[in-house]
Amino acid sequence: MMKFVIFNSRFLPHSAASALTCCLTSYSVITVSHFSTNPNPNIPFKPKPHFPCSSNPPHARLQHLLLEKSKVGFDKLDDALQLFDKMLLMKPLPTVINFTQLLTALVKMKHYSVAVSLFRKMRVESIPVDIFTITTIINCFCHLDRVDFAFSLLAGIIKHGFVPSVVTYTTLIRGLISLDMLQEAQLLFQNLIRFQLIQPDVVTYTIIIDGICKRGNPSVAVKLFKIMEKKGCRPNTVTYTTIIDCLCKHRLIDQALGLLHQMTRKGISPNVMTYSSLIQGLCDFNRWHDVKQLLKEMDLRNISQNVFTYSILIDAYCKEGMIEDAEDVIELMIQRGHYPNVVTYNSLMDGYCLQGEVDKALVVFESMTRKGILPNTLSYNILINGYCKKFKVDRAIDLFQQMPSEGLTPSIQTYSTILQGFFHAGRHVEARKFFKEKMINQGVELDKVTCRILLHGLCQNSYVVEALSFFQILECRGLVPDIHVYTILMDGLSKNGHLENARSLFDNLPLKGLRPDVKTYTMMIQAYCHEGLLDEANELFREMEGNDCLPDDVTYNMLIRGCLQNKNYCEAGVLLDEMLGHGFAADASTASVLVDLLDVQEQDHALLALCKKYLP
DNA sequence: GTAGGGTTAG
Repeated sequence: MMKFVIFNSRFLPHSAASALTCCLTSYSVITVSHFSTNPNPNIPFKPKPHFPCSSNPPHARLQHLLLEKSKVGFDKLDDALQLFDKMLLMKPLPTVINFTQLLTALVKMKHYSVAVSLFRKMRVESIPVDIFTITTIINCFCHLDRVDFAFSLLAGIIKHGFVPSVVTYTTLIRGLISLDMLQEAQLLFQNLIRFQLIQPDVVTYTIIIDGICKRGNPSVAVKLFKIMEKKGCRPNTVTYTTIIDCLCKHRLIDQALGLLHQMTRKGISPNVMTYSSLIQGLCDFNRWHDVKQLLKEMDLRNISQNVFTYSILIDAYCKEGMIEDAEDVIELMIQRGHYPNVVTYNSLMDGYCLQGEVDKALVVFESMTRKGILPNTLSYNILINGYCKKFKVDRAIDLFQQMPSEGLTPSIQTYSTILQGFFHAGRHVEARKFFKEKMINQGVELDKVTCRILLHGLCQNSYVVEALSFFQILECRGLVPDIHVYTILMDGLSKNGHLENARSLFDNLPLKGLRPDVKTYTMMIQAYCHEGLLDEANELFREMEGNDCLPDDVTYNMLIRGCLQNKNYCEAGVLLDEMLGHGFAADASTASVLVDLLDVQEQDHALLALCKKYLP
């Protein structure tokens, strides 16, 4: 539980105290007379000093240097630290602006905790700070996920008479949101307005809109977007891009395109990020014509595509098997001075493998290495997967063994792919050997996918006892098997004559905190039908709805075939009607069961009626 | 001349 250290409110202006306390009442409140982030609470904050003479050559040089570094950061952390020490010794002392610029440079370098410790040093040395310095440090605490320290610092400075700005509060709002405390952030936002502490600006609104978007709530985000406009706060490119990206991710691509037109009408220019989000959204729907349209529009507006834009296109084309289009994009990007990287080539290799053309993928791999672009683990995984799918597990193993010499460590996906490859090729003895020698003995950490692959492979090859004992090892190791893993195991048990074990695992699912899903139910129904236990199958089927789990077309077909094979034609008829009522159709294998039954010339009227009704 | 925000890809 995070604790917010709240201040002794009698030191605070009333409105500030109310706003902040309102925001944080749901958290443990500790009232303190000083704040924990201040290493020496008795040091008063000094007022802002007069500017020293900047015509002093060392000071002028310092100002020039810091102006640049605060924008791009230092090349090395040590350079920043050395400069800081030098600044402490300068006479007269550099300005608060110079110190803040140095801290900002550290933020640019993401050295947040270093910035905090330099700030502490400044406090110990009684170097004056201002609200800009403090906001920078509050931002650092937020990036370090220590919003509690950030609030504590805020309380301390208010106590000392500093007035936090809209930037200070906006920083805190972002900090709360990044800790997934959206509600608290919104409460703070509302209270800041209510107590008139700040007038939220476009950044404040955009941060909250982004928080709402990341919670997956585009309609609420759009609502706030409209509210900000109504309150006279004009959205800018970032605000529009945030909303457009969110709409695209939620497949509301036409609404997103509408906003693109709206922003251009209002004279707010979209940029490469805005267009990239939209292009990604359009690619997800294979709207290639619209994609080309947007690319043209970018050219017309002189917005140049970047490596990300090209990667989105290449990946989308490859996934759809449009490899020639992907190759065209690569050619175009090279023409425009952007060079394909390992991500680009991996997309292309994956595209070829999806087409079953692993040899062409290998050509890409080789040309990439010739160009001096180093393959990464994913490059190998793509090729290994390509070969496994083609039953060429030995080629996959060659690549696997080649990885360490390239300085690459196989990932759990690499292992899983090979394991599945062995099983897929019917080489289950080698699969088990690979698992034992290369994975267990080497201490490779397993994930759920590996467990599924192994259990499925073992069960399919009748190693049920081995599967069961592996399953128990998993539980002992504290790896919590999910419902998919259970379903695979229960399926294996029932198909290998251990229906009772499967049933007892199934009955104990609630004890493990697991709920059967459609696949679990369907599998059990199939198992019961196979054993001729139609009553049990039916009972389970009726139980599904009560458990908030609706049968799908597979479930229906499974049970209908069970009824047919057990000569319960009336029940089959009822279920068929019910299934059609739900908009599902009888599948090929149900139809073929009906045909088979007719072939043996069953003289059952109910069956004949069924066939007449459901067979063409 | 100092502080806060939006794809970071497979």
